[in-house]
Amino acid sequence: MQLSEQEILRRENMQQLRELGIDPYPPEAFEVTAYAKQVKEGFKDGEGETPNFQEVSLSGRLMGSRVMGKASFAELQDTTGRIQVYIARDEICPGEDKDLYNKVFKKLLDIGDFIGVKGFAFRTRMGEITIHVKELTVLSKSLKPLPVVKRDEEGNVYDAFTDPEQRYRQRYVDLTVNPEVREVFLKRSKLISAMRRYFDGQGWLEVETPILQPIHGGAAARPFATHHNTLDMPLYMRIANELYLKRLIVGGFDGVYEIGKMFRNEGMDRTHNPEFTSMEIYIAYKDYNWMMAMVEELLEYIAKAVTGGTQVEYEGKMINYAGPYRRLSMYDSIKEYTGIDISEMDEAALRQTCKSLHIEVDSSMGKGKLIDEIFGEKVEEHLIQPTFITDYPIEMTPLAKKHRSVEGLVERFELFVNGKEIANAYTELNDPIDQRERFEDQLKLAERGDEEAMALDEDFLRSLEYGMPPTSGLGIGIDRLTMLMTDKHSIQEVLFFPQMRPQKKQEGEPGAEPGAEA
RNA sequence: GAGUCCGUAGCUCAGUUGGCUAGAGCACUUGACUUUUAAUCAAGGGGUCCUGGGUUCGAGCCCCAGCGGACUCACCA
Repeated sequence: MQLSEQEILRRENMQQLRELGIDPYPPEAFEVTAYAKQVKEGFKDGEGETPNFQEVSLSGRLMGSRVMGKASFAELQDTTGRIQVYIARDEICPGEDKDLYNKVFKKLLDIGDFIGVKGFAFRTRMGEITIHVKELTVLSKSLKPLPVVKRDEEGNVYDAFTDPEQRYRQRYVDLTVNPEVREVFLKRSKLISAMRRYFDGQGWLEVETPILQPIHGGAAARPFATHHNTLDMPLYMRIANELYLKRLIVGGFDGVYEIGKMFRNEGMDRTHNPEFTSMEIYIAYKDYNWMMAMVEELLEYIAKAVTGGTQVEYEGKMINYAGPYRRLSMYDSIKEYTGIDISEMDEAALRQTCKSLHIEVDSSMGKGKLIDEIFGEKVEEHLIQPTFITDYPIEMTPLAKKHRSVEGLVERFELFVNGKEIANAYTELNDPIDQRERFEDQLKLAERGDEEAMALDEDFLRSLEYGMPPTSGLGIGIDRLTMLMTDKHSIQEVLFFPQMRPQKKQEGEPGAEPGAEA
């Protein structure tokens, strides 16, 4: 592998450290007693106050230094942020031997190296809270130069590390030099933990169900197929976990939820990654009306936990997550945005309506799909504030219970925010006879050419025959919800490691894969 | 999958109608400097111009193909 000039220099610096008796990768733990943010926010040196943080120990990456002869300022970046450190030659080298300053600090340390410092906090003439270093320890040498992103006092960024490909492929670099990226993932983590906390507080049980499934049920999507050698059978990466969670309701749990990865072998773009995180929850003895109220409470709780408030800006629009949200039936929403009442139309009339609205259709589309097309084309984009769309045509929803009062509809809602679906819920179908018929209708759609039609799962039907209590279920796309809560407009920005094409191997560099050097 | 744009130093980017040895800032090296902060000052090193063909006296630039990426559109969450 061809090393750059700077990589060679860093290796030489590492060697010289060894020659000075300094292990560039010491095994000992380094005791940390304070963090950058903590010191910067908590330091007191006002009138009549005794300064605190007078004996602290911090560690982190060296992210820049300003050497002025016998004294220097450097930037130390730990997990909480950056703090300035002051290093004076005669402080860290009290004796005759000035090597630690003149050689180690000035020559052999590089940007990106992990160091530990012990000293005391003070305020410089310029007013910056700084650690006055008494002891300096090398903790880990960095052999590859990091991009150096500079910021001036107005917050302007120079030489930003912004290339999306490099940022996603080398997320560790992105996280090191772009502090705002780290914030997004902290929020993602807060979002998931808030959700979990909310569910656990209700007494619902977090469960795990199979990722490798013999039948890819519960949703309409193309799966990843794999093969189990010992059983010599095909297995599919799950596209949904719905049918397994319902089996657990059959088995007697009143509330179960799972937060986990789903896998769909479909296109990739700024809202789709082949694997994505979804939360599904099923609560016995509830219906979709109850579930809407729960979602309102949940999202308000999450918004507060993640952003501190219920108003969250997205793409310049202020989204209000405080409930209650507007509730609108699918037919009413279409009437509102097109002026057309489709509630009494048959398939031919719907097809004609699509034509008049300039919506492309094909012969494989049934009644439900046609309605979905109209909705997707004419309504979705208008649903900016959180809005529940309720009561979907039965054809497109084979796992939901028939509507209690309107023929041809099911008890389903989707929650739309900023024109995008972020939650989907039903009053679950628990009538095993009806469920079998619905699966059979799906098979007919499949024969007609609908590639997304759902497969029939005999074991699931068997479980329903034993009896499932009335139940409401809900699914939420965690990645998309994270996008909304962090004002990020592509899914890659909320996934640490979004799926990428394989990296082109460099010539003479068979170990281009990460980790191959180790 | 379709369209548009892009690929030059470790990073961010210039590079004219094709014309001398391919440039800048940061980073790096050497030197000066004991409260600086995008530190400053002086000097210096660093390039497979994505890859492979082609046109040409001559290609970073033009043509063809490929690889990789970004954006927009279509489908799934």
